[in-house]
Amino acid sequence: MLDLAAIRENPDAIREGARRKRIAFDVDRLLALDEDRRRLIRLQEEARAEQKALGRQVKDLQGDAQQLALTRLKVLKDDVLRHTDALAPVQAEIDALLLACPNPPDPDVPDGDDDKANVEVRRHGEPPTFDFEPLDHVELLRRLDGVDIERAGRLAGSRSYVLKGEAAFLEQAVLRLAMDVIRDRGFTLLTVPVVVKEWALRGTAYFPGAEEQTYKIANPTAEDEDSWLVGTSEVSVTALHAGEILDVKDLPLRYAGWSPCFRREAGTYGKDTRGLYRVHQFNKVEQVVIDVADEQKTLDHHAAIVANAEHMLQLLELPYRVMATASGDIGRAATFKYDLEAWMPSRGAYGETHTASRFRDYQARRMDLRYRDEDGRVRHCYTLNNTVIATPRVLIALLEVHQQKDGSIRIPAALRPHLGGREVLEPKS
RNA sequence: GGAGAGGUGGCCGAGCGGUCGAAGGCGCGCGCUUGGAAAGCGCGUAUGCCCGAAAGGGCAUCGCAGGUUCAAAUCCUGUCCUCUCCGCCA
Repeated sequence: MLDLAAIRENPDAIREGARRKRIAFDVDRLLALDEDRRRLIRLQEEARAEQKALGRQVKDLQGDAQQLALTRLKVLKDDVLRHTDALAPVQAEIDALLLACPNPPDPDVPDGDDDKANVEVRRHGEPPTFDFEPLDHVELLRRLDGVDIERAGRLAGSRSYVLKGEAAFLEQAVLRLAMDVIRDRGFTLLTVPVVVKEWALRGTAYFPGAEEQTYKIANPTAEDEDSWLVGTSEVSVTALHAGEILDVKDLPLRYAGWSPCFRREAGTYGKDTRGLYRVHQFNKVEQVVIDVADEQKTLDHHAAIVANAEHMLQLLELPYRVMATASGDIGRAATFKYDLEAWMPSRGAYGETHTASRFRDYQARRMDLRYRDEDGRVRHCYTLNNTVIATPRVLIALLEVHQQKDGSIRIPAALRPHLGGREVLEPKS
């Protein structure tokens, strides 16, 4: 969400931002509603001010004078009511528009319609060449006796999986390594709720928009808010301090959330159906930074969380590239987004494993996340986030890149301490 | 799941339906005092919105949402949350 007063002062920036993001947004409608809103507020407040002032006198008045006052007060009551009623739909539409209003992309966001316009920023490592016919991760896992997709499908439907034996330990090792790495980088690990109230999803700007991608937990008794399963712990972690006014001395907050993540993947039928690339439930360690509203600091944080993610991929000895997401692909909320993509031999391509976004105060405004600066001024925080590691998707790259001719998997050195020192996972068949 | 108690400012804690954004205390900030500190004294100390160049003025907010009333922190209803006891349980 953006500051309505700022939109009022510079509507062209919003128009241009929406245009670049290929998101239709009617700024003029919003401005017209804003005029209406302020007019009605003025009328309502004037009536209420008179009502309060006269009301205070009424008990000291006698007889006709009191009757006269009471008559006037009834009129004022109706006036207030009338203006309040008139204001409600105006405010409601403003609120809806503000939630939909796209955050203008930063100038360095590459212009383009979709992910085909994403721009490679840098590349690390070389995709491996094999002197044998490489297998894909599903086949590799089968040989390790490390996966059961058939029974998982029967149990939980498509896009489900069971990791088994050493493969399950491998997943845990990767997650544990990520937690260790991110702790070393000064982040505080949080295990957070994955069942959250709707406002947290609205606050992080997933809603409105991502409802169809999100599992809903209907509440059969209460009328107000259903709960939802988060698609990332970013939601829980970023919303943790919602509604608070933080002390600038406590900033920046560097959190790493670990959680399972749940995504319905509606509308992706037939896409990435094989293997562990696109699944309904996965595990992720996510880094979130909450800091003051300072452009340079947020750029520095962004560089740092990208570096953290790159460090992870390097520890896993995976070739990857960093992509700057095009304006039409970046989404409504972020002002800038990098995708990190690891090489996945079976795809013959890089596949997305990390997304590093910065939002300025877009999320913070939505969830009323603020801080008091050195001068005592209250301002909205700037937020950012990035993956540290997400499994099982990264296992695709890990297994396929490090496979050996006999179907065994070489374990990168950084993982070995979390796998009892093992250097290789041997196939069972 | 059953029974009960409670939700007021950064914290504790008052609050006859009107003059209550809210006593008092603590904490915090500034000043006085002091060789320095403590104590003491004085002043200040919520957020949002509207009008205004500003100074300043106004409106709202006492978990949340409704209702009664000219007027609600105060009365009524619902709801959420917290706590205590019983039961059940990973």
